Amino acid sequence: MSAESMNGLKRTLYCGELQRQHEGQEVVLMGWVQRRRDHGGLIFVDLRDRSGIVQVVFSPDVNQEAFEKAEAVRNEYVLAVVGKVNSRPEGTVNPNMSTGEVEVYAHTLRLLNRAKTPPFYIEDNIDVDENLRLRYRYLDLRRPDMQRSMILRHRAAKSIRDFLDQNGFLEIETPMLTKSTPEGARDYLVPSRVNPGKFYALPQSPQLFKQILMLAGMERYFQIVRCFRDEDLRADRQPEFTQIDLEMSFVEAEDVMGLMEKMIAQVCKDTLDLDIRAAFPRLSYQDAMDRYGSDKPDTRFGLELRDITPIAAKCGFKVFNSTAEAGGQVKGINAKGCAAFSRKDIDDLTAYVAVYKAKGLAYFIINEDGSVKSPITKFFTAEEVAAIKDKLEAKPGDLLLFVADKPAVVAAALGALRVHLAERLKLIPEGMWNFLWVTDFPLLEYDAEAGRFFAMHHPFTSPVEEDLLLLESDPGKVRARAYDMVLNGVEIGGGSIRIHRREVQELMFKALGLSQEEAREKFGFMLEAFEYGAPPHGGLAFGLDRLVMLLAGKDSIRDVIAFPKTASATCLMTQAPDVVDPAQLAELHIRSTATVKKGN
RNA sequence: GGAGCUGUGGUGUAGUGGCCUAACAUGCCUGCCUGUCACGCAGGAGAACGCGGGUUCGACUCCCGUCAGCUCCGCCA
Repeated sequence: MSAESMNGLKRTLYCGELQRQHEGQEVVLMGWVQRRRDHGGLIFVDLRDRSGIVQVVFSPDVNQEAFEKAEAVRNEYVLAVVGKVNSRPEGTVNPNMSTGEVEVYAHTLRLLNRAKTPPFYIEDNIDVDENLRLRYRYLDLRRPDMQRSMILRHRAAKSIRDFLDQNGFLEIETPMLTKSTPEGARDYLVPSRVNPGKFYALPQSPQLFKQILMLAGMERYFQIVRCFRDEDLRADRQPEFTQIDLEMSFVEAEDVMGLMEKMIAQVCKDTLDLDIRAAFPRLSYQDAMDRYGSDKPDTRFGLELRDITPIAAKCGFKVFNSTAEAGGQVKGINAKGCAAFSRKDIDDLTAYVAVYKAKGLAYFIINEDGSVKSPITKFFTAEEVAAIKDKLEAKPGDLLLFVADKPAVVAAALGALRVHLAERLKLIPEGMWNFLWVTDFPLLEYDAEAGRFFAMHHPFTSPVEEDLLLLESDPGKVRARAYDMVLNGVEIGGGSIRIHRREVQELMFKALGLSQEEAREKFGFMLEAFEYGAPPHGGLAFGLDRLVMLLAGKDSIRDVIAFPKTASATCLMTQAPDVVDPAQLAELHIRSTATVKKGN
């Protein structure tokens, strides 16, 4: 049987919509064959479309021709079915299907297309190599779970657009072919054919343009926009990703944060029917680092870091006291009830923190009688042990874990260990949505290797007014008017009040070690623009992929991006990137020197 | 740039030096079956074990390299 045309048939309903109320109706369904069950004299076909699945019955009693055609049907064949909706006979209702009370008695079947046997099942909870899923992404996307994710993503974007529109924001597009901005991520470059030797860069974010739009009097701007960064990938990082980018004029940090809380609450309502408290907790950067060892803390569980540096400084354990003396920190976390961890368990944890440069992991096992078992207790007085136990609120059966190092290493190691333990001990409650703001970031970070300061967010972030004078005398102390939104340990957005005065912007560039000439060359247009009446302004950018990932309960943004790239930034479906015709290169004034490795 | 994990019929796995002329499940093909919904029953086809090299009398199994996917560190203002 060869494929047929729709021949004027119009779909009347979606498969997943069929309910008892449609009983007796003649319907036209179109979709894919989920499964065929051939009982010889009776054939069942589960027909699937985006809305769901419904059972279609082919019987010679209804129509002999349709029945015979149905015998040739296979998985993923594309069908048009015309038939009558019937309630299922007594005892054949399927409570596991949303359409399980009805079925369609088909009198007409049109085979719209055949399909090869797919390389994996089109159903949820498959355990297939990601290689295959990505190579056959169009099949992967047919799975209900992926369709739900795409729908959720659409709803989130729609909710955001509606909210921002209602709040006076204009969606304005900014260029994709733009100028390379130094400092920050690597740019994706696009050669210019008409300007030999010159390159555009794909935007890492529309930062400069949205600020310029504020200068242009647009007042409130937003854009759901693709951004590009040529850096190595992670589960939550893709080379191209989508930002909800926005900017407002004549606002303070509080105005932006307040509005964004409302927007996120609206998105949660519109996508998951979730009511969240629209006044998110605030945490200073310093508190976040002190208590959680992270600037994007997951507050769904405890295991907070405790500082025992003062005790460690005086104790007899050389690793501790020398670290304290050298300006380092000794901090610990209390793994409640983990006293039974084996030597191997602790070795594994030690290896885990070693990745974050921690040189070791000291531990106290709190015995049932309250005494401490540890290879290092001999270096501590009874008072010191008691003080440490007190500081970590140790109870019998607990395991105390300590890292002594530079503050950054202690934070990274214990911050990661904290999350690792919480996952292992299953301390993270389901269904918790811990939104919070991290504020009071330092404006600048000193990079010892480069021997200079770098902007912690970006060079357009405004310093706190009172700290302005410190910019020249003690740059490390300057606070930024910046804020990050964090959800369950994931940074989903960040923003700031921007610099809008030329003198301040020049001071900032100077603090970053940019000469006047360099600043002018790279950001001259920006500095010039500031001179024509720049309003105070600020904004924020959300990572739409990350936000949707969390709303969808996924572990990777690949699962909420229709066509993601692999960890080596390739597309397994299209085989991008690929070599191009030498003629194309010549036209672009590019000579290839790379040796292209051939895959297997 | 670095580390770890994975790689066996279409798919998911088992197989840790000869028992493997590779097993199981599922899918696929054929036949039977008028109430299944992970339909059932019977039969059949289908992999030289990612690729290359080495060790060994002998390698899916050990070693080295390489490719691909994933995770993490660096990187991501």
